[in-house]
Amino acid sequence: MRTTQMPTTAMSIELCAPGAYRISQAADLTGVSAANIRFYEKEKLLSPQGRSDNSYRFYSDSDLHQLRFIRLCRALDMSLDEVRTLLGLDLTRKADCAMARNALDGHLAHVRERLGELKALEKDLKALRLRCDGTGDLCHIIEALHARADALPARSSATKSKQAKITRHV
Amino acid sequence: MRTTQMPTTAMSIELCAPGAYRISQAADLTGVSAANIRFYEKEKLLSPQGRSDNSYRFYSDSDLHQLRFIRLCRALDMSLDEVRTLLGLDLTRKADCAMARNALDGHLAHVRERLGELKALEKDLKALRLRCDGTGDLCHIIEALHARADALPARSSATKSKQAKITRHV
DNA sequence: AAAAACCTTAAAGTCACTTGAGGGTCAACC
DNA sequence: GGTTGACCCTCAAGTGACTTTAAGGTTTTT
Repeated sequence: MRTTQMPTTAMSIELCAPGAYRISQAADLTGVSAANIRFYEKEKLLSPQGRSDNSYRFYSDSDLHQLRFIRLCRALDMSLDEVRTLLGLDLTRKADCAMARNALDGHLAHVRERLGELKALEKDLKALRLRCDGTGDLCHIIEALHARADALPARSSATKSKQAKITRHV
Repeated sequence: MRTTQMPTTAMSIELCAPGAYRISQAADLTGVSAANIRFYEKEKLLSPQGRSDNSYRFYSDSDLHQLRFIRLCRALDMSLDEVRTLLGLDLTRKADCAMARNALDGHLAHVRERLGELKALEKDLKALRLRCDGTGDLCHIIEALHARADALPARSSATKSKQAKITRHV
């Protein structure tokens, strides 16, 4: 049921050449959804090798590689801007290597900061959860939540860093 | 320079009563920005005690408490929907207590899942970073990124769970 | 009288996508 | 030849939790 639609007519013979995939095949082969691939094109992160007569996009093997590269970077939680930067780097240029190291260092710092926050958060939630087993007259969770709200400092102690934004699964 | 604008005319005497704060004061006292307070109002998470003649919002002490409560829940990384639920709970009702415990359990699971992902991520990034010190001919970071992109499985092994969404600082 | 410091609303922007509407293309079956 | 169904297209809007901007009103200070 997936092998229907394999074009066989003369018009589309070029589409059967090795390294010419249409969007749903590219999606299957890279794990990036078709809609997302179109989105990346709009964002200028990759452009398909070309279009066939019927205006269907088609993708080369190196397009697939680039999609996987993007997906990996996103899995490493980089922003599309960071990915754009990385995509433009040449691994034989010293300056580009320095940029890559910088990008990674910054990114690592950002991940570690968020990791610290999440650890504190888990501890907090666990403590809160342990306060209540449902047997008492009052719910100690709700109670504690209200009590703690009143004890909150007006401002957080941490200086306002750029917003943490970590959202993607692999 | 912050105590300017304290209303003193007869018209606004009620605004000077204890427990009547205008929006920027509420913001200062709770750590929630004025724009964000308006946003919460639009989202029906709280409505100000009232408006004065000039249509300025004003807030009671219990409004401030509610704002702090919302902020705490957000700091614990709950969605506004979860907060809405929690705000409606009565700590003397058994059923409500069960809901609070459920909400917390679900939330804790979600945080732990994300924590695991982030730890793996940090390890990955660290390993990648160690591959390159900028002295070689080729950038081993960029190189490794490309090599790893090609080795990516088309689909992730984990079953698609609801999207992790952890974004806020306290 | 003018400037500064507040307040108001409504709308648009952010990020990385996803979803939906409305329609075109292509191969296979009856 | 008509229909079904799996693909493909574009463009627009929706998501969450905000922030920012535009355009203006009010109050206090200089």
